[in-house]
Amino acid sequence: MTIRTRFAPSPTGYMHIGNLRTALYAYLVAKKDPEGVFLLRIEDTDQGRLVEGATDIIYDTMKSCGLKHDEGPDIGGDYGPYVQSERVKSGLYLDYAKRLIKRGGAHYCFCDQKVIDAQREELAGKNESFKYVDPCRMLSVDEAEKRIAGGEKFVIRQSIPEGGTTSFNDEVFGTITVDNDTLDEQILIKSDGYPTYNFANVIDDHLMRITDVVRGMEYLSSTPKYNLIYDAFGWDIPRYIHCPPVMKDEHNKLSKRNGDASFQDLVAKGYLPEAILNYIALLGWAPSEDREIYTLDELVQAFDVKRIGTNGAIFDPEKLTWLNGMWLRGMDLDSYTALVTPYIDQAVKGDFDRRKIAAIVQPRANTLCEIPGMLGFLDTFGAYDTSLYVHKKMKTNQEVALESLKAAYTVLENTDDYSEENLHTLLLELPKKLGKKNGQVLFPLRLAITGMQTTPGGAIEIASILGKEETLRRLAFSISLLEEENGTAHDN
RNA sequence: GGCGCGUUGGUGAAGCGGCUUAACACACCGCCCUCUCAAGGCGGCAUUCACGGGUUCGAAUCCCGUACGCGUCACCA
Repeated sequence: MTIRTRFAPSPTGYMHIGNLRTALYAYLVAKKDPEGVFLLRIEDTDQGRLVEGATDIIYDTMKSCGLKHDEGPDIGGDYGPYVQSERVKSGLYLDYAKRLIKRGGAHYCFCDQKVIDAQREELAGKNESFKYVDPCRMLSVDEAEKRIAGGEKFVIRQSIPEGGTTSFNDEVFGTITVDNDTLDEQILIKSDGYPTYNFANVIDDHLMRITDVVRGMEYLSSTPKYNLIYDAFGWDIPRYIHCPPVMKDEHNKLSKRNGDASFQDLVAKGYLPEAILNYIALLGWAPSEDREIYTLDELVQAFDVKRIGTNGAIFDPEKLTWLNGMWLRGMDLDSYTALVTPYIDQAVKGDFDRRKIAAIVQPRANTLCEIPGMLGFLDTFGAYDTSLYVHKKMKTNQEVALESLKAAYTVLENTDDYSEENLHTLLLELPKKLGKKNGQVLFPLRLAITGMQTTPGGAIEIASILGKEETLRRLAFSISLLEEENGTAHDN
């Protein structure tokens, strides 16, 4: 049978990481089957919680991640509409609820919410467990319908069998059994005529021929209730794949309320969608091979529901950062340059070769946003503390530096070819000639043309970026800086 | 409180009764490479799998209990 999965978010805000991971797993489960279908359904039955623009965020996020759905509100499909509020209009849920009543799986209820709430609170105060025993269950359908005809407000509640147990199998948690007595008679149709999530979900999953239900494990406890509904209708029960939560720390899930990063926040911070997806795939799932870098397509191949873990995984920004760096480093230089140029431009106004700049930055940047901060020295150069020339490991100090710089100046003045290759051959001859170590020449040179203790790239790469004129200008400045100090020292 | 689920290092995790004196990766710490910083290479980092019992010749792996954590018990999804 063709696998069909769905991602069914409610448009109540932004896309958080846990949500996105659920979408990813649902996608992977479907695409594992070459014929598999992954669909998007918008669950907006809570009219009070709708947030403007939230559906667009869902579309945008899925699109930038490459989680392409085969059916959905925007592209249609054979089982639409794919927005629940539109489905409500056809009266579909109410019809099914009535059918369920006929089959004994549900009943009308006229109880006052306030009365139930009061009861609940009272018992909560005594620390006793609450289970509402609905007197309306005893009402006959005829009687109930008469009251409805008389204009009375009503809801439809699920009827739970007395006694007995309900079991179900979950692909990741195994078989779970609960006593029916612990299940409450939840509302299926609200007094505004809308279905609750719990009901709409079952009806839609069935009508949309969903074979594998992928969702967060917070639904584990209500799954038996869903199965009772499936059974009452005589429908096939889907395969369940409940995923453990993505945590912020030991005790809290990632959530917007805590101000935790959303997918878009992470993108804004300079993470690649591919890397984010790759990382969250690894939160709660482990490949069978010893490997961590996966494209979406590779994940489809490698994914196996059996290897989803059972305990919540803490989101580790440090590891994401590392993984993002791996993705960045793995790119070919041309695509990398294209990607990174806007970030280079943030820090560099000068007319320097962006490709060369990209090349020195690529092995060093783990996120795009740290790039501008690395490049300030290209546009800015001025006086600096000459004590920077003292470097024990490089065996340099101001005097060694001055000697090296003067020699380097001559070499750099007498060539017009500032390609890295040429500078490399020329400048590496120098230490030999002077009887010095490479570091005694190149370290001071790098410092002399940047004025910075650390820079991405070395003297050769940077001189090549700066070009002849700017390199010589800075070098001359540094030489005079050192000479001046020497002079002062002698005067004393 | 009832019910359900979970517990391998700072983090993600492998492990499914003997091959484990517990893989791999992030982080951390060393060393190497090296013109700085990175990247890269190499090595170190849990005598131990929440705790207590039990089963077994043998347990991180199976069973029971305890503790702790999470989830759920909404006219939210």
